Amino acid sequence: MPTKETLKKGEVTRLAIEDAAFRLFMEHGFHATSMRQIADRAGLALGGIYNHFSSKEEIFTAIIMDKHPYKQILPLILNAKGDTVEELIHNAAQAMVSELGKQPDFLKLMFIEIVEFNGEHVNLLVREVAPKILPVFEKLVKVRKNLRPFHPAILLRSFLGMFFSYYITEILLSGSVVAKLMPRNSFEQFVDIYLHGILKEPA
Amino acid sequence: MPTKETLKKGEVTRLAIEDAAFRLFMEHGFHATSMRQIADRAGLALGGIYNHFSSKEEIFTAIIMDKHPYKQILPLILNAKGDTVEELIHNAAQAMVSELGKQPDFLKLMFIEIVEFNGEHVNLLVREVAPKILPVFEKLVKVRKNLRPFHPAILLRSFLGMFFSYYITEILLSGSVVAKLMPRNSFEQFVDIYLHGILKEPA
DNA sequence: AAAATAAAAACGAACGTTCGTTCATATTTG
DNA sequence: CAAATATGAACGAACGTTCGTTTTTATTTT
Repeated sequence: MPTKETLKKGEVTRLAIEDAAFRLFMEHGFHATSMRQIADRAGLALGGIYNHFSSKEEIFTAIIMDKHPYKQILPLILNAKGDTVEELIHNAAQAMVSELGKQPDFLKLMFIEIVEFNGEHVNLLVREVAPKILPVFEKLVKVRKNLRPFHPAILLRSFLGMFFSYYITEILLSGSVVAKLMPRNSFEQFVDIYLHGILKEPA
Repeated sequence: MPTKETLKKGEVTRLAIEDAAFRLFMEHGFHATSMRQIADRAGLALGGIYNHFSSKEEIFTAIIMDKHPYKQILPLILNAKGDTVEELIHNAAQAMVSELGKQPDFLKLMFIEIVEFNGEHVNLLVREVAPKILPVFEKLVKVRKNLRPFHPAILLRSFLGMFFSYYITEILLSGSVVAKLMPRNSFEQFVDIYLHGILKEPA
């Protein structure tokens, strides 16, 4: 009986290891996760890991490459539709959030990179991705009339920042008084503030 | 010859340990930093640390409490003046940014918290600080007429998020194409977007 | 001032544990 | 029946912490 994707046995355990390691890294970070924990959760013996990965760090590298959702997210932003800027930004943010929602931990992966590896891979990643997204905001500035005259780089950066800001405050404020007061649709309101600001009157 | 602040010898080494640990944590994170490294950089023997701290984690906790600039920042926000909401937010943000500028590493401290401690220590901090800042935004909602009807918690969270967003993208995008395009007064524009949004027309 | 004394701090070897990795061996797979 | 994979004991290194001891500091007594 072959697997539904006809994976070899080795591929299956390799993915099991990756998945177990990914979840453990999310919980405790890289250095606080042991190979024994990974082996346990992946359901194989300690030594068995080394039939599939030559070191602990190689597992992390594989995760960075495989689990990072930018390949799914990038086309969503590039293809976002909308007659008005509101619709466009809203749809792009919506698509991005729903994709991030499937893998919300990817941001934490970035933080692990920053904290435990000084962001070596992230810089490379950004340098690869940024030139692809930037034109979207440049076009936005040119085409849309009701957009205030911000530099495209600022628009991109604050767009990305909106997600980081949302996610970080989500973690940091969880369990606090602020979190208890937080309305349900709080991300919607983040997008709203990004679009319209907190003030009633325009500048 | 007494020290300029007449500190006891013990206080001096305690601070030396804290400072050495702080810098090492910034470089490698918490778990990848060893007590021996801390002792070396602080210039004392391994065992000596335990005359001042009862565990490695206690050093981290002390750092969170001592190095966190909220003690300097909180009064700046509480005392921010302004006849309009624009002025008020602008002045508060300005004061906060200039204070954060003096200790930019504190954000990395927050990342270590998120990655290696799941925000345990920060929760305590937030629970202490939030009840003090929240009323500022509650009052803002009540008193100022030109404010859109957001929940105070949302206003606070997106206000804080503005800084995280600014600094994270600063770190992540540094050296990239985006950074080269970035205007000088980019933080000013973050505040601007927070206040007025990216659109010309109001909702 | 000087000497005596108790408290604080510094020291570094040693402890028990856990770490990542290796290895000889057994089992499963194609 | 070879090749791939699984096993868990074993290895040396490194970890956080403890301990008995020595040295330094601060205070009190001469």
